[in-house]
Amino acid sequence: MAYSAPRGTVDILSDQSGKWQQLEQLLRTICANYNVKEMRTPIFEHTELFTRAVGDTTDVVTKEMYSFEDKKGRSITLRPEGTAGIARSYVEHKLYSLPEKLQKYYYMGPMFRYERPQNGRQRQFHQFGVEMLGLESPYTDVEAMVLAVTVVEALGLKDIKLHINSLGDDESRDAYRDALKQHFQPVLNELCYDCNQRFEKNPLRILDCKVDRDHPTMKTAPKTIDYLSESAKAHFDKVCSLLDDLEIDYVVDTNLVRGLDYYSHTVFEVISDDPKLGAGATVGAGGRYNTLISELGGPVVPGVGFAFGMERLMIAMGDEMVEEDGLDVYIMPLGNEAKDLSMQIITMLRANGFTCDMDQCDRGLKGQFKSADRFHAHFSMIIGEDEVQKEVVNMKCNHSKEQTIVPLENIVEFIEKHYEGGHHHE
RNA sequence: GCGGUCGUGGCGAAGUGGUUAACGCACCGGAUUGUGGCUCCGGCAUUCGUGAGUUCGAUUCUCAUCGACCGCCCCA
Repeated sequence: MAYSAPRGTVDILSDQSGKWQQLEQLLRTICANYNVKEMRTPIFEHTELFTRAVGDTTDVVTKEMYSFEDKKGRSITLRPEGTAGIARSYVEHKLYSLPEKLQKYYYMGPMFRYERPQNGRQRQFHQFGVEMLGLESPYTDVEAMVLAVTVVEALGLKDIKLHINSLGDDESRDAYRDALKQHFQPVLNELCYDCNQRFEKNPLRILDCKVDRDHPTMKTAPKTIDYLSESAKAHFDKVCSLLDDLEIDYVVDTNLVRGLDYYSHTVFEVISDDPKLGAGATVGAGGRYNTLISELGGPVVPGVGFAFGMERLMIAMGDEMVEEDGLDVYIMPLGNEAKDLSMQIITMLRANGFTCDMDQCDRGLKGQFKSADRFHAHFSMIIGEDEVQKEVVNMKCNHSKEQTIVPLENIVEFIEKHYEGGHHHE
């Protein structure tokens, strides 16, 4: 009976972890570049936080959360997204009273949703997200979007599109929602089962339907931007003109709506047509949320943010960027005395900051050389009976194939001297 | 949650109701008492995702279960 990882979870093995670190490092660098600071919040929160923040009619909350009671009977949920935790923390620590009115945070880490696994969709997955809290300015919306675009560009992702839309403020949303219901009411019986459900629950999502995509009423449906209030319209226009000024490519997608309840005004998606993901795959998405903080018990503080699915980024990245550093030295002992000596030497070398390893498998030289190649070792250090006897080692440079007999006390000096040419990376 | 395809060594991949489950890659050993390539030789699945059933006999047929992938739903 062998165990396997639970459905929808994966092990990130060491041959992939380098690529993950590369992605993480890139994201951290970009955030530093934008003066966005990291925030780390718990992986589980009170269930209540998500039902309030994400919306108690959303699919994420109603059927995808990993919720359980802890030993004290509290309802706890593994976070299905990152915004709620950041918002909670912002309120809890009264970060709105910091001298900088605009607080910019990023996070990355595992999220949990009980869904049917597919390529680029797991039950435990990772998101990188950014939240900018404190201002209602369209400049902030655009800063967030530019950061998102910077990410995909830095990763070298091709066939990327930025879709944007505005849902408007609460009044705009309500007016629009009513207009949509009026529009679809007469043709409800021609729409699919899901759309009939959506009609009651979340009419906005009808616009997203793949089944009824070609229904004539889709084209004639009212558009959110036609229902924007004066100020909401001005906000959206400013967002667009700022994007134009920065020469950021985008398309206004009037059917773009988001599934989480907290969004208002600007919403956007970064969509990839990379065949590895399947055409039209969303790799990142976000938008403005002006009522979330107050709904969580804080003051009225607006915010805007987005999240990327890191697994999806990884898939779109491909494998070409992975390269790993080799060892400085691979020690190849022949016999037990040589192994004892190798243990001494390798500990000494490591203490001196060299990356190295030694063979512990008691293999012949041939096999040990193969390992040295696999580890991309700069030097092979051969230690046999002769060397032990004479208190020397045989240093073979794996690039030049040149071999040098080096006394034990001169090993560090020898390596350093050899590296003076500039091979060493530290 | 619904529909579909599929699970054979570390990986890729044949195969059949009957005795030792091809082959390729990788790995290990030898030819080469201590030098990486090539070549040759040898080794490497008490077992065909798991469990049950049919059968004299199941990796093969049936059912269940678990998992992967694809479409839908939803989402990052």
